[in-house]
Amino acid sequence: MKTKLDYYRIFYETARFASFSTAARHLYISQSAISQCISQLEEDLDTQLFIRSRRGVALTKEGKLLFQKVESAIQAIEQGETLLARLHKLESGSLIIAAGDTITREYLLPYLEQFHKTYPNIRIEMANSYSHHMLELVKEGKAELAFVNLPAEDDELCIEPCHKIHDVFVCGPDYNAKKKYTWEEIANEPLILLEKNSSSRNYIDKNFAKERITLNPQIEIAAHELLIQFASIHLGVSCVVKEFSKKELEKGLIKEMKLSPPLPSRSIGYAYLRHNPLSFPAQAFLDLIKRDV
Amino acid sequence: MKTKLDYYRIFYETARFASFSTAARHLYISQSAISQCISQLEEDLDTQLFIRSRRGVALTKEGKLLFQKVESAIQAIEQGETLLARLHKLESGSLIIAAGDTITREYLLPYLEQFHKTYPNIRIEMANSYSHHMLELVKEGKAELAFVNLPAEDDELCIEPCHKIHDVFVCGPDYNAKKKYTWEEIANEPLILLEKNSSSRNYIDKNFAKERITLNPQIEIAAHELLIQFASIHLGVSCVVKEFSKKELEKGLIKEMKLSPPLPSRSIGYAYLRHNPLSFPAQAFLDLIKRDV
DNA sequence: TTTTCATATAAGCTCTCCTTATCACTGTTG
DNA sequence: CAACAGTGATAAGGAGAGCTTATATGAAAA
Repeated sequence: MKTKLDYYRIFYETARFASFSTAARHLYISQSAISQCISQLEEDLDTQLFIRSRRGVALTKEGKLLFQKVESAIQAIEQGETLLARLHKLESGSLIIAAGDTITREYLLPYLEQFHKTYPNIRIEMANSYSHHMLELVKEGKAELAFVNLPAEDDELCIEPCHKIHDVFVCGPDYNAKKKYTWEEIANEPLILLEKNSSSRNYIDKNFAKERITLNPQIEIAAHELLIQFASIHLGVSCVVKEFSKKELEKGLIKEMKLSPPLPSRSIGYAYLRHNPLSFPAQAFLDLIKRDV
Repeated sequence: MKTKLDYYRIFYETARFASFSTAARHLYISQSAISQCISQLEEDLDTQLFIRSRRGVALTKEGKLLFQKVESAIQAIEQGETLLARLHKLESGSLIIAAGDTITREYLLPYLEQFHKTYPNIRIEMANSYSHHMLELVKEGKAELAFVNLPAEDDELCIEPCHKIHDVFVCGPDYNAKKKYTWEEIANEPLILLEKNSSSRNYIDKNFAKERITLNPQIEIAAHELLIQFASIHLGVSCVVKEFSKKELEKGLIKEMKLSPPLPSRSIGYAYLRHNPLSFPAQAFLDLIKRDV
């Protein structure tokens, strides 16, 4: 390609208006500019493009052929610009979020709902996987945002906390619970805990390990919601996230056991690639999240 | 569209090379120019297009979407330019020629053959119609060149003679022909002439009319070749174009009758729209014709 | 004729876009 | 480990492409 692309836009408009003067008015430049530009283009392409007459200009045979191509080129560019504008206004686009079941259901759901209501044309996809895999998904570009239990660390990622949560021990309503438990005491209760590969379980284990206590749960399960249900039917004492068990606590299906000192609070956080700018949808979603932080 | 199209070519190349520096080298401009251009483009579109890193750049999500569009735009332009180049080299294109049967067969045929041999990729189409209609076809844009019997006149057309022809009276080989005929004498022979709507017939009639002679042919037919055949079997005296009857005259199927003074010569000519530039194929075809003029 | 509406051309200026030079950073290499 | 080679960003300044205005030219309409 030898010729300036900008000439083609002028060529395009001129052909459409079949007149140098009209095109000039429309493009807010002088007729002279058009005339010079077309002459230049004709010279560059070594081809006469327009037939000049008194009532304007008409494309030559060669001009018509060129016009077809230029037209589709210009339209492609216009499509591109329109697309970006729409993305910008969040009228289209997509967003892939990686998050575990529990976080999705207990924390993200209302945000997802609101986001969809606000930007109905953004396609949201959830990438559900194992807690530790989430960050990988982001690093591989398979998800743009991940919501995970903190702490988590990664050089390539920006990880920010967005929601503080508290792990508490709960039991069924009829459970004969003392007023206050020490860590040793609670460790001796019949425990129902999450499986070892979960980050919540790791967190609890680590904290107890600092006190040189090893937890030996009677039951290990995978889902947070089962912890609550098992506790409520007196299968034992569960360690659950207080914020995720609000409803059941209020209804009295389970009751919180006082632990002294309580487990330190931890956070849910979001992660994204440090060096990649966030897409508009991702930005918008995080804005929603941040309003509540 | 607000943005300079030229930026998009730089964007395109930069995206392809995934590097400002490499693209710069390839485009024979400075790396700085690319950097500025992309910054400008990003500002104009209000969208980050590239993720800068130490080992080059990568398109953002939005950049990728834009790239798809830009790519097809640039390819369209390239197609257009290639197309023109091919037309220019006469590697493609088409040409519609209007000409009557006789002129096509007796005059154009060798040129058509040679043209096709020289430019095998140009599609030639013949528009065959009534002698007077030819010029209309050109004016309507349905044919680009017309070959007609002169004289012919039209403000919109450029009409040039390209082949001189001579009308002669011929008779069968056994016909008892005197040495020399006056116009009155020939008019009294049993004439076989073309039909009245043909320009050849008009030409003969007009010339005789100048001498106040009206021709009353015994037979009127439409095709030039039949004139020869009818004369050769002694149905009468035909008026034919000498140049188109060369073979039969040489073979002695017919013989020329001396007319004194002879009918003035006339020409075949070509016609094209005065204000339209000729397409490359038409130009090339005429060049072939003109070599022999 | 004269007027009017096209495009073409001339001359000059403006401002875009490119250049050079330099910085800042990182990963590589002697 | 320091110097280098490669990345992109930034500053400043200059060249010239591409615009402007003004005028010429030509054909059709009045």
